[in-house]
Amino acid sequence: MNDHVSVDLLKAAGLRATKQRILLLRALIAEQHPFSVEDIRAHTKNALDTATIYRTLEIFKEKNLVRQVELAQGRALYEYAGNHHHHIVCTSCGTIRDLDICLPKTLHRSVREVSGFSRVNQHALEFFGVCNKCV
Amino acid sequence: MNDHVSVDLLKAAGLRATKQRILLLRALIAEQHPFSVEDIRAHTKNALDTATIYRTLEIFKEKNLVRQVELAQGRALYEYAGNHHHHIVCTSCGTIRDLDICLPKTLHRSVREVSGFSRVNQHALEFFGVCNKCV
DNA sequence: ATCCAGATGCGAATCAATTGCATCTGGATA
DNA sequence: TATCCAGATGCAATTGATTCGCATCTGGAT
Repeated sequence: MNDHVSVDLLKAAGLRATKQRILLLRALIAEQHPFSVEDIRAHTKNALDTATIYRTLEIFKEKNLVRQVELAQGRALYEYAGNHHHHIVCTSCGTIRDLDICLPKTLHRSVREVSGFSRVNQHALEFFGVCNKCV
Repeated sequence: MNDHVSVDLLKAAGLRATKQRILLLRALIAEQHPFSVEDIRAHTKNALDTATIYRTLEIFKEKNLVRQVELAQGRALYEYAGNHHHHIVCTSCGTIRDLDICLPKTLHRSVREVSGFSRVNQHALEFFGVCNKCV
C-alpha cells in the first residue's frame, strides 16, 4: 500500500518499478540510516538477491536516490538520499549518528579555485570520535 | 642511507625498525600521495609480502604514521600522515589531487555540541568533481 | 654471543562485490 | 486485453581485496 511513495520515486527517476526495487527503496526510506547490503537483506527477510541489491543500489546512486557512505568498516554503507547531511562515528562501538551540519559554501567554492577542477560536484564528510556511552 | 629518517620515525613511535618497515615507510614518505597496497608492492619491487604490508599499515595507523583514505574505489588507499590535508577526486579519470584546505575550527567544535559525543578526534573530507583534463 | 617476543613469508581462507547466463516480467504497443 | 522484448532478476561461479594460521626468522635487549 505504502508502495506508492516508492513507485512514484522510481517512475520520477525513469526506472521500472519492479517488486524488488520497490522493496529495496522502501527499506532504505524506512531505515533512514547508513545500511550495509547484509543489513538490507535482513531487513527485507532475504527477499532480495545480493547481486540484485548491488546492481540496484548502483542504479539508485546514479539517480541520486541513495548515497554511498564510506566509513572504513570493510564494506560500503548506503542510505536514502533525503536531505543532505553527514555522520559522526564512534570509533569504540561503531555507533553512527546523523549530523545536520554541512560545509560553508565558501569552502566549496574555494575548492574549485584551489584544485583547478572544472566542476566540484560532491563531497564526503565524516567525523570520528567517542560517543558519550563509551566514556 | 636515507633510512635514518624512517628509522628515527619508527623508534620515536616505539616500533622495531625492521627492513620491511623502513622500506614501507620510505615508500610512503616518497610517494606523498594516497597509495594502494598493490601500488606499494610495485613501488618496492615486490620486496614486501602483502600480508606484511597490511599488518604494518595497521600498526602505522595506530601510531599516526599513516592515514587511511576511503575513496570508494573498491580498495583502501594509504598515505604518509605528514601535514593534515584533504583530496579531490576526478570521477571521470580517477586523478587525486591534494588540497590545502581544511574545516574551520568552529565547525569542528559545533560537531561535538550537536552530536553529544564526548570527543571528536578526526574527520574525513573528500571532494569529487571533474578535472580540467576531463572537460 | 645468546635469546626470545615480536615480525615475516607463505599459503590457505574469508568476505565483500561482480559477472555470466538462463529465465522472468514491467509496461509499451497493437 | 493479449503480445512482446529490453531490461531486470536469481543463481552459481568468480574475482579481488584483506585476513589468518603457522613455521621460521630477526631486532635489539641482555
